[in-house]
Amino acid sequence: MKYEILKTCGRAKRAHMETVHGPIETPVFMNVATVGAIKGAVSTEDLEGLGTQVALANTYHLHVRPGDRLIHDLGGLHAFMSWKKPVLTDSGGFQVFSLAGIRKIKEEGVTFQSHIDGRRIFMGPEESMQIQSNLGSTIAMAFDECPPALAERSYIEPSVERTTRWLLRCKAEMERLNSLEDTVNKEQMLFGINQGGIIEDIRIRHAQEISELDLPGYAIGGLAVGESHEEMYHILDETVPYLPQNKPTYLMGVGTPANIIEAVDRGVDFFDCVYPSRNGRHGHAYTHHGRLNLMNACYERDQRPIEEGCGCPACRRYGRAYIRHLLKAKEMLGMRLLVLHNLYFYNHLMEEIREALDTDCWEAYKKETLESLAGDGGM
RNA sequence: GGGCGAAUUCCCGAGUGGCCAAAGGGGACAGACUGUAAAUCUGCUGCAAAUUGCUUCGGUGGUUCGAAUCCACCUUCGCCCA
Repeated sequence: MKYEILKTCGRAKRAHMETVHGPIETPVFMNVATVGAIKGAVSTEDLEGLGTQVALANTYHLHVRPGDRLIHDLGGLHAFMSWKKPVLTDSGGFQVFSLAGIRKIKEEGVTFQSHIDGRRIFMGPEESMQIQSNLGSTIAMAFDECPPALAERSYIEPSVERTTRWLLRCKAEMERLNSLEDTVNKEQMLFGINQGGIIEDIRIRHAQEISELDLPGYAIGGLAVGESHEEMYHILDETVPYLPQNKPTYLMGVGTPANIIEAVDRGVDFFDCVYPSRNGRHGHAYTHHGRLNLMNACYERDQRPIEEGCGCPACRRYGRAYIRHLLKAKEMLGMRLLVLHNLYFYNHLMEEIREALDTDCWEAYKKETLESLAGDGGM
C-alpha cells in the first residue's frame, strides 16, 4: 500500500493511494453497498459509470446472509459481486449501535440476535477479522463499539478502553489471517477507529493510543449519531491532528455534502454515508443548490432535469415531473434514477473537491459551495 | 309495473339514538432519515375568531331533551320478479 499526499491546504489534504485493487484518489466518497449491493437496484456496472472508486460492504450483514464462508469459497467479495475496484468492509461495530435492542456487549465481544431469523450470533474482534478476511476486502475496519453520541463519560470511558483492547486483538488476528495459505487478500489493510463521543480529552487520548499501533489508516467513528453539527466539527478540530496525517483519515458514516466539505477542511479524506442511496429511495435529490424532495407537489409539471448540466443517467434523459410520477406510482425506476443521480452527485462533488485542492482553489471553492448548498435546490 | 337492498367526510368503507367531525384502509399533502433491521417511519387530511364554536353522513319533513343512526315521502343506484 502506498499513500502519497499530493497537496495540502490548511488541514485539507489531497492524496493518491495505491491498493491491491487499484488506486484511490482522495478525498473520496465510498458508496455504501451494505449487503454487497447498492440498494435501489444499482449494479456494479452502473457504479462504473457513476465515478465510484470504493464500495463499502458490511461484515455483520454478509455474515448473516449469505455467509462469509460461502463468499470465501466463491473467490471473495470482489468476485462475488463482480467489482474489481477497492472495497472497504465495515466491521459490524456500527451494528453494536444500530441493533442496540437485540445485542449484549461483553469483553470477549458482542452477542447479536440476528435481525433475519433471531438466532444468536457472537462477534468479537477475532470473528470480525475472520469474516472480513473471508470477504477479502481491500480495507477491513476494526471491530469497535460505537456508543451513542450523547452518552456520559461514565459509559464512554470504559467503552473506549475496551475498543482499544479490541483493536489490539484485531491487529494480531489480521496479521495471523494475512499469513494463511487460503486467505483471499493477503494484503488486507486494517484501519483503526477512534471513539470518545463528544468528550474531547477521551477522543484525544484514544487517538494518541491507537496512532502508536502504526496501522495503515485511521477512522473517526461515533459521530453523526445524535450530536449537533457544531459538536461534530469541534471534535474533528480537536481530534484529527492527533491521528497520523500522512495516512488515510476516514470519517465514518458522514454525511451531507456540507458535512463532507467541512470535514475535508479539517483533514478528513475518506467518507461514506447512506444518504445518497437511502434518501434517493425516499424521493430526495441532491444538487449544488440544496436538496429537493421530488415527491413535493411543486414538481408535478416541472420538466427540468434534477440539476441543469448534470451528466448522470437520470438528468441526461428525464425530467423532474416524470421522476416524481415514478416515485408516486412506486415504480422502482423512480428510486433507481434518484440513487443513480445522488451517487453521481456525491462522486462528482468529491472530484470537484480534489480539483479545487489540486489547483489551490480550496478556500474559494469551499466558501462558494457551502453557500450554494444551503439553498432550496432551485425549486 | 311489482318486490328487495343501498346512499357516510377526496375514494373505499365502519358506524343502527347521546362517549361522532364520525373507526380502518387508500389517496393527497408535508416532515424525518448521517460506518443501512429503512422502497421505511412520522405527522396531517370539514371550516373557523380554534381547550371553543359552526357546518357535514342523498333530499325534504317528522319523532325525540338529543338523529349518520328511528318514521314518512321523494331522488338516484343495484339486484330479483313480470
